[in-house]
Amino acid sequence: MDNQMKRGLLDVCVLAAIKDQDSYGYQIIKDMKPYMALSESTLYTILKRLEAAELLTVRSAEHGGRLRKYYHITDAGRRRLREFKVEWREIISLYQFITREEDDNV
Amino acid sequence: MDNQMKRGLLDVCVLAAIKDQDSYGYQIIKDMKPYMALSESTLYTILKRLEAAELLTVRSAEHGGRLRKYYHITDAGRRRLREFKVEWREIISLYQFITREEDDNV
DNA sequence: CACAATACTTCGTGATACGATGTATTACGA
DNA sequence: TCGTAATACATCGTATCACGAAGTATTGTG
Repeated sequence: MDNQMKRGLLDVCVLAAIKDQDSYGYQIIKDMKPYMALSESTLYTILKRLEAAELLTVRSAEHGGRLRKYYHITDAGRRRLREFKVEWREIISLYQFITREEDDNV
Repeated sequence: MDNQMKRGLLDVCVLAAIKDQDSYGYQIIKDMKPYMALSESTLYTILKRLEAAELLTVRSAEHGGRLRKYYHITDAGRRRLREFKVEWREIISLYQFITREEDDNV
């Protein structure tokens, strides 16, 4: 997918990836892979941004001797996902503007 | 609309705005306003980018003593619009990932 | 012991949207 | 006629951001 196209979707995507159960970096990347590839550096940037915006919380836990950071969506995070559905309507109207056919096939 | 969300759509939007007839900066902004607000500085940046990518050509013309730059979509520009429709499918699948309901309402 | 996979982190860079500001002309009301 | 808004394009600086590169550390696995 186009680099720019991803921008607005990335944050909500990550929120969506943890909305049903807490998850950690590596797992999130795996889960999102079929829909959108993203690098580790990108993901951790996003996670920090979402944490700063209080859309998720972090909890460190040991798993097999290795440290893992589990990310948990907050109420504000869920609200953000609902807001996205509203924004989506604007995107759709924009899509229709872009793909409208007038004298395209004349 | 969310700033980030617009990113990927902006370029194709501008192409879509001139696809049926040549247009100029001020007019493009007016045409797009109902769908997406964008500032002049943003538009001219985009127009230059699209010109560099040869997705449109520019032609200067005088209109009422004032200089106007008319932008004309190229074949490559139309191709870009068609490509967008394909990319859109990926966006839709991403949208479905984001808004999927699992144990959301439990 | 070497090497891949897991897991997280930091740094630097290039792309980009946009506000602010500037220039120049036309149109129009006071 | 004077000022102001609208039209039209341009430039600069800034903040945001995705990402590649590289690094640290641990757990398997051959």
